[in-house]
Amino acid sequence: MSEAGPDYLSNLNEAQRAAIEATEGPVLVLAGAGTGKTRVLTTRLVHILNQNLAYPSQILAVTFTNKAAQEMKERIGHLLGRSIDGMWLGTFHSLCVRILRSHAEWVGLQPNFTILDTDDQLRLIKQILKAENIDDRQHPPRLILSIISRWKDRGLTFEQVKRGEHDLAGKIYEQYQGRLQVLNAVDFGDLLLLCLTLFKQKPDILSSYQQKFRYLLVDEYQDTNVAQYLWLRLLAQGSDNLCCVGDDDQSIYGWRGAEVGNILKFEKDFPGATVIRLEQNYRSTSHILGAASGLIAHNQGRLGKTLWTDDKSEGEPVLIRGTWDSMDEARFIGDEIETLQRRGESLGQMAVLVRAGFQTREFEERFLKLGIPYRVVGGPRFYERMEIRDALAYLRLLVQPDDGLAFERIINVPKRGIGNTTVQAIHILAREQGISLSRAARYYAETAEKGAARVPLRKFFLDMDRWRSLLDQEPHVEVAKIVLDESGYTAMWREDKSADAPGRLENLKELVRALQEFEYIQGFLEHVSLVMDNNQQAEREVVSLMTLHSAKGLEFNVAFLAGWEEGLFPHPRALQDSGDSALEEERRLGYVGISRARKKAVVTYCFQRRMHQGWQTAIPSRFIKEIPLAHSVHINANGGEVSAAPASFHRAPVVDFRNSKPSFLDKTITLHSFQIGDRVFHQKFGYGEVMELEGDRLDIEFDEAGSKKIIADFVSKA
DNA sequence: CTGGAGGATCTTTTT
DNA sequence: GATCCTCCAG
Repeated sequence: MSEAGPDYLSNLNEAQRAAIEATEGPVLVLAGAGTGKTRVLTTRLVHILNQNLAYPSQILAVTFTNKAAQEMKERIGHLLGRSIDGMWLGTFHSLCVRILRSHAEWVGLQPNFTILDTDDQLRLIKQILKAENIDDRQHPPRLILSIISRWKDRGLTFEQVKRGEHDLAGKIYEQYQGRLQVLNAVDFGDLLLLCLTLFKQKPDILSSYQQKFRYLLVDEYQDTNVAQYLWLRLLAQGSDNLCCVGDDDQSIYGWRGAEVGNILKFEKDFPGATVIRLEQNYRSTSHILGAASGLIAHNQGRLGKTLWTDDKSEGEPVLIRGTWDSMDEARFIGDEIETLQRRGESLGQMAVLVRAGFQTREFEERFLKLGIPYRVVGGPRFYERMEIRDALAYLRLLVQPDDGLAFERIINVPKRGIGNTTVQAIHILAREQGISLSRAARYYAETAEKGAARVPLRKFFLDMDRWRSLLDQEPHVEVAKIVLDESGYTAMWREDKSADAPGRLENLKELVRALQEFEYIQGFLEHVSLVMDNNQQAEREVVSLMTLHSAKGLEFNVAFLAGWEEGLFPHPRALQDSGDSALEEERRLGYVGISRARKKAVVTYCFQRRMHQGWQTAIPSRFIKEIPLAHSVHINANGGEVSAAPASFHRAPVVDFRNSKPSFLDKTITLHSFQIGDRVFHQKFGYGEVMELEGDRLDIEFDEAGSKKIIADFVSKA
C-alpha cells in the first residue's frame, strides 16, 4: 500500500495512479464526473517532467478553455516548484495559431493574419449574399455560416465538400474563403483546417512536429471534432504517447461539431491503447451521485461507467421544486440562498445553472433586490461587447490598413457623415477593381468627383495615416489612447446619456490597461480574439450564475438547476433537428448539471415563464421523472409533496379567453390549465393574482363580479 | 445622401 | 427587449 514515492503520487487511488504512470503508448482515461480528472492530468504532466521523460517544450497539452490551461499551468508550476515555460499548453485553437504563425506562407497567409469572430463572419457572408443578389431572408446568413462551420469541423475544405443538398452553401463557402484570403484573415474553423492543409502539403513540417512532441495530452476528449481528431492523430504518430481524458457522458458540444464517436472508437483509432476507468467519485454525496447516475442511465450508447462513492453520510436527497412562474422560481432560489448563507454556507460555493443565457436575467433582478452579490459567468465575452469591438477595429485598421471588415465597422462610428450609400459605392468599386475595401475607399476619397462623403472620408484617412506614423515614435498604448480620443470615439460615449455608457467607457479603459501588457498591438489583437475574458471581477465571495455549458469542469457545494421544463430543457430547438441523439445530449447536460454539486442539488421548474414576447406555459421537464425517487424529494408549486413520480405528464388543452371573448370581461384574461398525473393545475395570468387550487376546485380573486363563478364553472366542465 | 423613427423579427449552448 | 432593417423627412 504505502510504497515509497514522490509526494505528488501520494493519496491517489489505484486507477488514478495507473493513469499517471502509464507513460508509454496511447492511453484513454475514461473519467466520470468528480473522479479527480484534473488532478490526474496535472499530476501526469508533473510525473513526466519529474522523471525527465521529456522537456516542457516536448509536451503538447490541450485543454478545453484557455482558463483551464492557465489553471493547469499554475498548478503544475506549483507542484513542480519551477516554471514550465515552453510547454505547448492551450486550446486546440491557440496551439494551431502558434503553428500557423510560423508557417503562414505555406497556406497563403501573411504571418500577421487576423482571426475573425462570429460577428465578422456573418458580416462577410452578408456581403457575399448581397453581391450575389441572393435574398438573405430565404437563405439566412446564420444558417449558411453554420453549415460552413460544420464542414470545417469535419475537416472539409470547400473543394472536398460534396455539394448537392447544400449547393448554395457550398458556393458561398468557396467565395467566403476567397474573401478571407484577400483580408488575410481566418476564422475559428480555419485554424484547424489550415493546420491540416499545412501538414498535408508540407510533410517535412509535419514530421518536425511529430518528432518534437514526445508526450501529447488532451482533456475533454469527448468534445473534440473530426478536424481536431485528425490533427491529433497526425501529431501523435511521432511518439505514440497520446493520453486522452474524457467522459462520454459529459459530451455536450455535439451542436458545435464535437463527435462523441471519437472517444467511443479510441481503441480502434489507436491500436494497443490502454483504457483506464476512473469511477470513484470524490465530489458528491451518494444521493446526488445516485440522482445523476439515474438520469444518465436513460441514455443508450454509452461506454458505461458505474460511479461509486465512499460517502457514508448520504447527505440530502435532491430537492425538486415546482414554482408558479419564473419570478416565483427566482424568489424561491433567492430565499434558499439566504437560508443557506445564514447557516454558514459560503456564497462562492453556490451556483445557479440554467439552460439558456436569458434565464439569468430573472435571477439578477431578484438578487439585486435581495442584495445577494452574484456574478454572471460567461455571458457576453469582453471582446464581444460593442465598444470593445469598435475600439479593436480601430487598432486593427491601424496595423492592417487593408482590413476591410474593421474599416466597414468604424468608418461611420462615431458619425462622420459617411452613410450607407457611400459604403455601397465603395463596395462596388472594390469589387470592380479587385482591391480591398479600405483601399477602394481611399481611392474613392481621392478621385470621386461628387458625393458629400468625400471630405470626411479624406479626413479619416489623413488621421489614420498620422496615427499610424505615431506608432514609430510613441509607445503603442499612447497611440491607442490618441486614436480613441482623436477619432471622437470616447467622446461619443461620454456624450451618450444612456445608462450603460459609463460602463462602456470603463471597458475601454480596461482594454487600454490590458494593452499595456503587450509589446505590440498585433500580439494583443490575437490575445483578445482568442483568449481574453471578462473575469476581471474582484475575488469576492459571490453566487455564480451561468449556463450548464459554462459549468462544465466546475464544482460547488450547492447547485441550483433552474428551468427544468418542457420547452426549455430539453431545448426544443435541439430536438427538432436531430431527434434522439440531441435528446441524449440534452440529458447529458442535465447530468453535468447535477454532478456539479457536492452537498446539495436543487432542481426547479415553473409553469409560466416570461419568454420571447410574452408568457409561456410549460409542464415539468421529462428529465424530472427520470431522477430516481430514492434520491429525490419532489415538492410541487403548492408546497405539497409529490409522493410518486407521475406516470406521464399530459398537456391539457390551453384555454384562452381572448378567443372566446366573454362579454363580461373588459380586460384580457388568459387561463391555462394542465394536468400532472391525475392532478389538474390551473393558473391565470395577465390579470389578478395567482389562483389557489384545491383538487378540482379553483378559487380565484377577481374584481369583476361574476367572472369568478364563470371561470370556476368552465374549469369544472373541462 | 444621411440619419432618425418606426416596424418586423427572433432569441441555445461557445472555442 | 433588443437588434436589425426599411422607409421617409430634411
